[in-house]
Amino acid sequence: MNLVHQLQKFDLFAGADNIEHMLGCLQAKSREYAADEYIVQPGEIPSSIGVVVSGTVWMVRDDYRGVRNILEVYREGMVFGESAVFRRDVSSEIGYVAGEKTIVVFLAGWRISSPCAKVCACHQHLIENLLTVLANKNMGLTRKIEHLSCRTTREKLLSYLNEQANLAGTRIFTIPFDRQELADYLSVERSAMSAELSRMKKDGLIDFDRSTFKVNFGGKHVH
Amino acid sequence: MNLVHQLQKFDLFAGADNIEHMLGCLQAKSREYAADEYIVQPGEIPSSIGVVVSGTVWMVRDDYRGVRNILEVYREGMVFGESAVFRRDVSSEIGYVAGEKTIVVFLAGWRISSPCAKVCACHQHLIENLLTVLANKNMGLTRKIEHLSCRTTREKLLSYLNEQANLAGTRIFTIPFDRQELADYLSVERSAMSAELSRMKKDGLIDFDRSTFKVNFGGKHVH
DNA sequence: TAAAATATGTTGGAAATCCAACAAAAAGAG
DNA sequence: CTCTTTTTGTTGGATTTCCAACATATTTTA
Repeated sequence: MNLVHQLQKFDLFAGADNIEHMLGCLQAKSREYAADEYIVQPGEIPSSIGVVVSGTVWMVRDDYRGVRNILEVYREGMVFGESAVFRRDVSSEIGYVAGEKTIVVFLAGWRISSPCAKVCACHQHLIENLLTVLANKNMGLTRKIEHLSCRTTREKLLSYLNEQANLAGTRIFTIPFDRQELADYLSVERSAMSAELSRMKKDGLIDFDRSTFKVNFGGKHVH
Repeated sequence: MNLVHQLQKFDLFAGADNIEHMLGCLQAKSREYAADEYIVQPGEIPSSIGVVVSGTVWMVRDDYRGVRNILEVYREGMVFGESAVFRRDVSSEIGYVAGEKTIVVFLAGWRISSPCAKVCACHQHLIENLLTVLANKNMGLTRKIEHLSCRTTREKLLSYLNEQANLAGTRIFTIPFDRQELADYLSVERSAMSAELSRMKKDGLIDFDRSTFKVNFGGKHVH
């Protein structure tokens, strides 16, 4: 596993000419996690930002009843935990969990606001890249809010599947969740969701087999 | 109204020594909007990012039935519409609406990724600030997702009111919504929410008069 | 102030979700 | 292959939300 080789594909390091130096500068540390292993325990405040090298990271909040909500999903090249770097993180019982076997690189020593002189040249570039990454993340969060703000399970599913179809660019695609995880992501009950999926299939709206779906509706956006 | 004077209070312009020059450089244009006026029509792709100088801006998505969802709220100093600057905005029928009499400054000509030589010095600073602004925005979105992922109206309300109490630093505080708007924000039905609020008051959990609330529950985080 | 318009609260039936328990199908282990 | 475990689908009753209609309270306008 050549870490540098993998990192240079990511938006965060786009245009970086000396990644190895940067990694040293940022006190980079990589670690591998097993599926379902906590990367950051709920409530724990991460001391550095994480970059997903491979695998999947979930931002989760487990209910007081143990009901899990998957707040967001981070994949290859995405950044998580960066908000802690920018002061007061009033966040609640949020944790980060590996959704599968996952490798994460942690970057500490950001010191973005430090005096100009001390900031090494590569930082500037990285900061611009981080901006793009954050903006994309923002869009992802906003889309998730769109899904959640749908009032019925069917609408939530349509909103989500439509997004996935658009991302894939095809009407046939595979989602990165099993049923329980999809329910956790959409904040609905699994069995009720399964029932709704069946009804939607019967209505000819969608077709599916396990995690592979086919949508039969609208060109771009369906409510 | 001295625009420069107001802008220099914002995080986005923190440490900027020549705001007037920057405004020219960024082709800044300010405009005032009346309450409920569209700033960006649904579906329209904003060509520049907006900074809220005063008032309130809502990111909204109106249902095909006309049911409005307030996806996010932007106040003084906050930035909106920046995602469009970073290429493909797959966004759907999202619009921006003035929640009250509101002044917005639009900044175009970002060209963040442009060749280093062309980027004037002030840009660099601004970019770092934008990073902070985006990270904060991210936190806001995440919190909203936390509210929406609650399964019952009561839990949604507790989650939201708890956040507001924490932000205010007191147990007595005024929320920036009337009932209909709060319902739109939490994606629930207004009258049902009113009923739930009454029940919560009866149960001694909260007290309220119009938009002023008093919460009687836990120190920091309540589910 | 009176009238109109808006905002908030209340109620009951229709619709949707949750929940628990179970059935069926698929995947994994020995 | 068989048995076990996990995942997915189905069903019915309890709970919750939605929805429409209306009552009350507050604000605005004339």
